[in-house]
Amino acid sequence: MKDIKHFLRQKSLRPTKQRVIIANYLFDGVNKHVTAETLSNELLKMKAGISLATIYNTLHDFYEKGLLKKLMINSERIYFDTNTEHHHHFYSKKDQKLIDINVDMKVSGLPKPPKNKKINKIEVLVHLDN
Amino acid sequence: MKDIKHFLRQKSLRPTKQRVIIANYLFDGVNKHVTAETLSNELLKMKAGISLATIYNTLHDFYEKGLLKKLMINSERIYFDTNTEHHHHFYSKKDQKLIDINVDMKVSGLPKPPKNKKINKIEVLVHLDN
DNA sequence: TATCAGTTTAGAACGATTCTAATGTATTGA
DNA sequence: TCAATACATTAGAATCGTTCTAAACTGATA
Ligand SMILES: [Mn+2]
Ligand SMILES: [Mn+2]
Ligand SMILES: [Zn+2]
Ligand SMILES: [Zn+2]
Repeated sequence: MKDIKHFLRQKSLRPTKQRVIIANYLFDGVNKHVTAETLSNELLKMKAGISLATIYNTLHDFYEKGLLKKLMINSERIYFDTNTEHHHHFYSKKDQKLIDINVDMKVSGLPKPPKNKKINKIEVLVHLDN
Repeated sequence: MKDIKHFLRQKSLRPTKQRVIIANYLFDGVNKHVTAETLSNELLKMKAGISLATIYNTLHDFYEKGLLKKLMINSERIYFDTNTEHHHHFYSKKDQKLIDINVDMKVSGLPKPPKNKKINKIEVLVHLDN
């Protein structure tokens, strides 16, 4: 609580009531993949009625400060990942769930990128069946 | 023209004027990545004023028949790929462009999938910088 | 404590996609 | 050949996740 406020201030984010609640939930030590909707549902469960606008604002503010990573997995919603290290994912479309792959994976046989283009990062998405 | 009609009939798709125009454009031998919007623009260039509703219907009909693959690259739009073989992509966010990677790539160091889950397919997306 | 920049919020706006229901057309079989 | 009909096209409305707006509120600072 006290240290979450400090943590937010360090990132030049005012520790408002809403941001403290959201940061406490997101950065509790367990990596999470949330959407605005799943986060809103979690907050409602813990009786924190925070408006959707604030949830979107806060996710983007945290993203801007490097506290979250954005994942573009499908065209239906944006996922935010509390694991900001470079890593890969298992994805179950059926469960709409992502699972981190933190081990080192190597992609071999990659062709040269097109002229004047540089590789930024390689993302591996492992689709699960069931 | 004649053989596109035949091609559509083989897939149980009535060769209507609009479907023939769209199929001729998409399956001209050059693999393409289109969105409803980019396809609409191309059709306008060739003076074919086909309604957006028909473009969406046709893309989905072709997808249902296995003539197109759907790519979920970002949360802004759905891409359809005329290359229906399993393959990977370079992606330039700046250009909003996809480039096929058709060579065999291998991903090593992949961990076991979670209990009761089976790997369906592995997708590698190589993000380009500029 | 007063000030004020930054924040929250409800609700409107937006944009990609899907739906609706009226109109049009490819197919077919008499 | 040509109606009958099943399927396709279309404009515009609806939907839904997300962003914007502008008014009310609040944390930081002096
Ligand atoms: Mn989730
Ligand atoms: Mn394209
Ligand atoms: Zn992750
Ligand atoms: Zn492709």
